[in-house]
Amino acid sequence: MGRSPSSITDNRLKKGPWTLEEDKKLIDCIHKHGTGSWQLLPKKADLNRCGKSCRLRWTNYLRPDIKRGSFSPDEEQTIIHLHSFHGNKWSTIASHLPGRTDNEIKNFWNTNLRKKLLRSGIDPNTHQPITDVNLLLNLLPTSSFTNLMDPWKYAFKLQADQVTEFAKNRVLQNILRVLSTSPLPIIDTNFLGESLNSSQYGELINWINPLQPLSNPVLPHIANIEAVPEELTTIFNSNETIPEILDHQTNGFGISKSHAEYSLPGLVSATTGTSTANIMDSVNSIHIPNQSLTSNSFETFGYLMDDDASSSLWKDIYQ
DNA sequence: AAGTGAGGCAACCGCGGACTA
DNA sequence: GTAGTCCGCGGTTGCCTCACT
Repeated sequence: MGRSPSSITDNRLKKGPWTLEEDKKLIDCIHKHGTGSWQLLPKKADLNRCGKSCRLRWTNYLRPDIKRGSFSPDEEQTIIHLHSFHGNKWSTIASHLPGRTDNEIKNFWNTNLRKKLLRSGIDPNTHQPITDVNLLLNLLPTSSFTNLMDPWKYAFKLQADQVTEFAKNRVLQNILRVLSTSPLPIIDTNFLGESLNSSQYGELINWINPLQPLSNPVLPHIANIEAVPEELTTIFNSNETIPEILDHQTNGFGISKSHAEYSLPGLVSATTGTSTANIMDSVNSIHIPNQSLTSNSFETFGYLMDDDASSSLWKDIYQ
């Protein structure tokens, strides 16, 4: 029947961080009397706290069986796996991780794992590859959009470290094209700002449409990832050339801005005749550090999208 | 060295279920 | 059947630390 009225109105009770003295009182009391009724515990322990506060302090911090320190890779994987089944049922997930509290797991998810999954192109809610183009665009570094605003300037000022970012963006665009197997995704271009006139916008579209060939093996590499939709895997198991595949799959890439509608043609072939089989051979030449036989899609894709770790790889990919 | 913003984490809030009188 | 109380849970807040400018 809802929350206890006393805990709402009683302003005399202390809130906020616990002192060492309070911790000691709480621990001593629980050692003597056990947890029993949390409502009565503050009186027994001579604490000016509500029972709820005592319970939280004990279960989330003072309990002797709590495991401290950072989460191990195994624990990370377990959390991700369990989250895919149970969603935000933190207490259920915590029950599978001895010594970890629901609060700790929840915080770890929100501050680390969630972002890690997003960076890897995985939707943390569904645990499937992100198909929302707007969301993917939002994941790109802000500087990318700054560069997009002035593609010509950008083209002439490419610095070594920018090449990495450029490569990521280009490949990501290509991924989006391949993934867009159905009705054209509409890109929310509000992020471009109001200053972009139609001429500049046309330039932007031309820039997004690759002038350079897709002559590297990143797409098949991604196709090895188990989380990629079945259609994509099927495509890369075929003997079609990449341009053919993209022409089939993209059939234009709808982008809307104001009242204007733009669409992109399929990727231009510059590696005519390059079959996916050839490309797959090239894939094997890419060395991803620390990739074991047990590496999963998350780790693989995570490596590709990780800013630091994959810098050289992305440069290689684009070159 | 000081200011500032982002990230991490402990603690709080408020809801709903279970239990009881 | 109803109302009061307690407990557990998920969401949110606010403080602290640290990196960056």
